[in-house]
Parts: sequence; structure tokens; C-alpha cells
Amino acid sequence: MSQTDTVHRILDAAEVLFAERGFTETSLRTITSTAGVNLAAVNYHFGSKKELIQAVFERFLTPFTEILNRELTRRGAASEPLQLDDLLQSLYRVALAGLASQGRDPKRFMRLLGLAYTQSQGHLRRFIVSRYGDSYRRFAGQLAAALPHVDPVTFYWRLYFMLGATVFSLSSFDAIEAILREDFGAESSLEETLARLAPAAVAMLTAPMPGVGSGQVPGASAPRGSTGDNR
Amino acid sequence: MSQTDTVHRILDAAEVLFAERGFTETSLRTITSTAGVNLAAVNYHFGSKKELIQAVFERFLTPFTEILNRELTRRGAASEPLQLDDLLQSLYRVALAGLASQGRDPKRFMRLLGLAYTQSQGHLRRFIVSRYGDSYRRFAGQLAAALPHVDPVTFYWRLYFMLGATVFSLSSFDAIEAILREDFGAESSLEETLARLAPAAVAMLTAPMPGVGSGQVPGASAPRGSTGDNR
DNA sequence: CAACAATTAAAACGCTCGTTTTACCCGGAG
DNA sequence: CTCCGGGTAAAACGAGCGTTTTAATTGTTG
Repeated sequence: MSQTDTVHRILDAAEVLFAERGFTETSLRTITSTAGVNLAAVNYHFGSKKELIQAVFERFLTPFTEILNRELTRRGAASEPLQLDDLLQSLYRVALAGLASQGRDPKRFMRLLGLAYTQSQGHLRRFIVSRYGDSYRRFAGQLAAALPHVDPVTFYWRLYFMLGATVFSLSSFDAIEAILREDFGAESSLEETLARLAPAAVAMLTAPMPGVGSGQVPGASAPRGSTGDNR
Repeated sequence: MSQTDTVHRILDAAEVLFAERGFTETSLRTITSTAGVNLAAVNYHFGSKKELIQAVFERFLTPFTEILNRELTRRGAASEPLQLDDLLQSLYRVALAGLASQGRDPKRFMRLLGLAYTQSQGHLRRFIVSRYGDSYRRFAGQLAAALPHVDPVTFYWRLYFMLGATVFSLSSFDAIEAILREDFGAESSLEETLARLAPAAVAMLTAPMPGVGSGQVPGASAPRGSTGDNR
């Protein structure tokens, strides 16, 4: 009861339905009837559908970036020997487990993130960039600092490759998992998949440089105290 | 004029608009007015909006898979020493250049492919799988054969990582390129990006295995007569 | 030229959408 | 008790959607 209840019910229903069908394909009527509240409640509490979409993302992204920032700070202070593989995997795990511990499904989060990229909702992109752009840049900067021998342009392209691999595969996790289970009878947990994804991402970030003869300096791509030699 | 003209004008307009805004966000009225044809022409020539969407993809995917199949056959017959990096990059280049030579913008194609994955158009997914599933499986099989030491489940996850990196980054090519140009003043062509993407994908496919101690056998990931030693 | 089928044009239909309006409920302050 | 304001409920609004129907216009063929 009370205000909070209606707001939460709407957010919960919207989160699930958006992740399943996308934004434009999910009507406010479907959301409110799923949530068991009146149609007008969305406009009353959130103002508009756009603002509801943003609220759904805010509920995911705010704790996510907080956890991420905390972890980055912790690692920065410890100044441990850079182990890119371990760094990435623990980031994945900490951030997603943090979400899960607050009752937010990490797979659904990734699915929504994938939608945010591809469903050209201009307002959503602007909202996310303005609100969480700093966290993103901090993460990217820290990663770049761990790869000093990769030139900036190559690094950023690889960062996008990595984001693509992550968002794409995790946002379709259930579908991919179902296929693999049918074909090989092997079940994959999200944790397992992250354990596969992290070394793959590292390998991509530290791959030998493209272009004519200018391969990177041998040994430079594997940071001292190296993670995996991606031979 | 004549039938073909109207059909082509509709396809051209739909292709551009779908790539820009997505499927549900693009109305038939926008398409037909952009194409300069009557609204009813879509239903007359294509039957429905769904079938128009499929027709747009067919015009891309049929030549694309034909070129891909031809290239796979050629390489299979030549039985050259497996050079994964070279294989992938030439596949990328041949397939996309082949499209370009037929007047179909490769970037737009990638953008549409990205949309097909994320905009849950059930009919479209079914259409693509039933029509082009064989080509996809052939490509995946050939790639898997080149990586005998990677267990099947890991291979397929990495294949999805690779597809994610490819589709995601190429479908947002213009946006990413604009950012990098602003930040570093460096222009990136599609060709250049493919030259960056191929080695990154290979590094991901051949990365050391996850899990406890069971890294792959050293040297095994780099096929004999190897491409670049991705040290 | 006449007749016919294919195509285009214009208008309307029925439906769903996001949003707004209006009325109603109900708990706490004066 | 009265009043009042935050919240809910129900209904309606106007716009846009995909599709269909009905007419007009072509172009081709006998």
C-alpha cells in the first residue's frame, strides 16, 4: 500500500516487460495491468513513459556504477600488480553479484543495457550518458592505463569490441544457454560464462597490433606479473 | 517506372529508415512518403509490413551468404595452411565488399543485423534462421574445425562473443567513428576497423582456456604455418 | 479501338497508443 | 464533523498505426 507500493509494482512490471519485448512494443496498459494498478498511475507517478524508462534504468545503473566505482577505487588504492584477466573478471562478478544481492536480476540488466544501445531511444542515451558517463570514462581510463602499449585509437575500438561481446552475449544469455544445452547437454551458469568472457576479453585487448609490420613490442602486451600469456 | 520501380523505391526507403529508427518506430506512411509512392503500395506488393521487413533482409542476406559460401568453398578447396587471422579478415572483407559492389551499404547491413538481434521481431528471427541457418552453421563448423583444441562449449560461447563484438561495433560504426574522430582526430575507415577486428576476434577465439590449470597446449592455438604469432 | 488485368490513388476502417480529464476515495489536521 | 489533499479509478481524447476497400488510371493484348 501507500505510494511506494504502486511505484515499485510499476517499476517491477516495466522492468520485466521492457526486457522481454523492448520499449515501444510494451504499452503502458500492459505494464499497469501486469502490475495490477490503474493506467493513469504511470503518468501520475512518473510523468511520462519516457521518464518511466529512465527510472527503470536508474534503479539498475545507480547501484551498479556505485559498486563499480567502489571496486575501482579499492583496486586503485591497493595498486596490486595489474592482472587484467583477474581485474576484469572480478569487476564482472562484483558488479553483477552486487546487483543480484539487491534483488535485481543481472541478466535482465544486461538485456536492458543491450536494448538501450540498439533501440534508438534518444532520450535514454542522453540520460545514461549525462548520468553515468563519468563512471564509464573512469572505467575506460583505468583500463587504458593498464594497456599503455596499445595506441589510443586501437584501444577504444577494442573497448567497443569488448563491450559488444559482453552486452550482446550476456543480454542473450538465456537464449544462447538454451541452444548450447540442447546441442551439448552442457548447462552454463552466468558465473561460468563470465569466467569464459573475462579471458576472452583480455585476449582481445592485448592482441598483437594490426597493420603492416608494426606489431607491438614483444612482451609488452603482457603486463609484468602477467595474467595469461595469450600465446 | 513499371512494377520494379515502385518495389525498389519502397525497399530503398525502408532499408534506410529501418536502419535509422528501427522497425516499429518506422511507419509505413513515412516509408511510402519518403519513397514517393502511395501508402497502399506496400500492402499491395509485399502483403504486410512484416513481409516488407523480411524482403529488406533478403535483399542483403542472400547475396551476402552467397559470397560467404563461395569464399568458404574456395578456401576449403585450396586447403591452404589455416591462417585464422587472414581467414577472418578476408571473409569480412570479401563479404562486405561484395555487398558494396552491389550497391548495398555494408554499414547499414550491419546496423540492420544488430536490430534483427535485439528488436524482438519473432517472425524475422524465424525467417532468417530458416533461410540462412545452413550458411551460418557451415561457417561456424569451418571455424570450429580450425580450432580443434577448443572444447565445443567454449568455442560456441566465444563465437557468440565474436559475433557480439562484430555486430555491435560495426552496427554503431558511424557513432563510434565520430567519437574517436572528435577525441583523437583520427579517422577510421571500415576497412581499417575490419583490420583491427579480425586479429582481436582471433585472439579471443584462441585465448588460453579458462578454468583451473587446464590452459591449452602451448603452440597449439597458433596453427602451423601460422599467421601472426600473436604473442 | 475495346477489353482486360495490373497498378496506383484516395479514402476510410478499426484499433491501439500515450496522455488528460473528471470524478471518487480516504486518512489525518483543524 | 469538516475540509482538504494525495492517491486511485474510470472514462474519454486525439493522434497515429496497419490494413482494406473502392475508384481511377495505366499499359498491354486481341
